[in-house]
Amino acid sequence: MDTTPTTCRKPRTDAARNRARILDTALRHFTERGAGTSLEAVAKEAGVGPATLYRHFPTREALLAAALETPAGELLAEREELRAVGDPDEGLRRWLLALERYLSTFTGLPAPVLAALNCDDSPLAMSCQELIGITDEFLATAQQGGTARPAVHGRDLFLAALLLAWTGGAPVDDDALPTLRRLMETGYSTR
Amino acid sequence: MDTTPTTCRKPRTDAARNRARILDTALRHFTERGAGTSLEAVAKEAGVGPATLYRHFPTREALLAAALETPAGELLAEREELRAVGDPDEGLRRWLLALERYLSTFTGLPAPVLAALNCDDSPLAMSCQELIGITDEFLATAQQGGTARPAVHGRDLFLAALLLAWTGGAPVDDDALPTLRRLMETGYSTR
DNA sequence: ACCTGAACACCGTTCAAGT
DNA sequence: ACCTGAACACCGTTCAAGT
Repeated sequence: MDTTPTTCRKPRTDAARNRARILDTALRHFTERGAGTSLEAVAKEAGVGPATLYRHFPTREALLAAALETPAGELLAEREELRAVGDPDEGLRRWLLALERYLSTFTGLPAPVLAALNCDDSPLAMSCQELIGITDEFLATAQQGGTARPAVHGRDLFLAALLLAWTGGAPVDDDALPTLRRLMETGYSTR
Repeated sequence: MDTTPTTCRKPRTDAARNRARILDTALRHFTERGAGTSLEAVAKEAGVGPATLYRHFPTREALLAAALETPAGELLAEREELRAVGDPDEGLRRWLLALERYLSTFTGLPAPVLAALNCDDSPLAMSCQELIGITDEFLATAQQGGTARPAVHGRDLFLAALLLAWTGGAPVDDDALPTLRRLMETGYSTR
């Protein structure tokens, strides 16, 4: 896990500072202008050359994954809370809501997440697999409790959350979305 | 409907030829490289300057809408066929499949369609409203037949088809998609 | 009325040169 | 080892000049 280079000398401090600055600026730009925002503008505002940004984050997805670390931590914290929920159906439902909210952290995030879903080398893919695994856990509990259909997989529900996040990014501003959400919920529920 | 300019003289023939060439090239590029393909490349291969392309199709969406005319015609033809289907549930289901296929005409088409869904001035929006209306008709028949829940709207099912087309564009290559489809179908069905 | 090609502004990415 | 700024290739969009 420790990717520290061979020798550690003075220059590492400004490298770390640059990395932090890039990450800070990127988080703000992603939040304000979406996941597709100009990386050149991020570098400029962070006060570094474009090549420096590329050195630290070789792809846009790497930068996205790094910027998502804090929200991901919050999501995992919420997962811990939800493990204590007694009703398995409520636990699953609230987990799916939290998942949808996480996938809505940046406008335009669902598209690269979908692309990463079948591309194992993407930095976003790892996080996807982890989240699908957690969804499987909540789902299994609900299935044991008899409130979720046996044939459904965690991956399906992850995809459903991703779809809702996608439409939320360009909001369908009438009753379509709630109904669609109900369409999906009644799809996995046995109630 | 006839948008012919005030006076018609000789130059109109080469304008029409240019328009046809642009449209022909665009259809091929959209099909091969997706809805986000370079318009500059389209203009170049069509043998016109970029400004000529913009004169005929002021926005990318205008060009998309024009390129979709033939597939849209086929979809409307299929609608006519499906009106003759006796079982209302089968009619609705086959219409939704046809809709999903139409929305998958070009890779990356679902994104601009979603954007157009709430933006009345887009050339794609008009076609959306029409398709939602048709979906409402099939849905109403199924609801009268008792095979679809009363609270569902045509817009919901249009959105569901759009979502399936979106994920199909970057295929989720295992069982997730069929199950998600079933999630949605069981969402509207009363069976 | 229509077309053309140049021009402008922007972006992603890479590379030689510095420290 | 790391950073820098220039450079390259590309794209969308607009505009003055032609016919």
